[in-house]
Amino acid sequence: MNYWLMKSEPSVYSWSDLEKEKKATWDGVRNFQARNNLKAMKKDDRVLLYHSNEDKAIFGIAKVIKENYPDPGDKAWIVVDIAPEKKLKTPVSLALIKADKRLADMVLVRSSRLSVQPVKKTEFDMVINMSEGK
DNA sequence: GCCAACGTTGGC
DNA sequence: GCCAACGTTGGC
Repeated sequence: MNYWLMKSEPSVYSWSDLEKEKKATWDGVRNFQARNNLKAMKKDDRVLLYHSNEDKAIFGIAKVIKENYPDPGDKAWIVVDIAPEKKLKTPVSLALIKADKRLADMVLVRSSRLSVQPVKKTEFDMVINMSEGK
């Protein structure tokens, strides 16, 4: 299984929107590197949902329920479908992640603008631990 | 609100 | 194919 992190501005689409709707088509990705990451996602991969700008924190874990297919609105690009898996006990903020040297290599820290990014299992596990106050 | 970092566009 | 100009993202 692989792990990912996707960003969204909460005013546009938030974790609570996903919880409410039970499922989302992740569209609007218009960056080639992000597109390649979307393409590499497999069913049941886990995705950390990060709120950019206002919150700057990871709020929940989603899972991929449908692998990439053409964006119905723009066939040149692709989308995936995700569903909520688990809400984090407490959100894990960017500040907290940056404060931990072991997470210094996270793409979130190194390449903050990439909207769909891979996460290592060790990084994923650490984020979960942090959300539980460990 | 500012600005650094990065991606994209388009003239040459 | 290079690179300057421009636009966008997102942290601060």
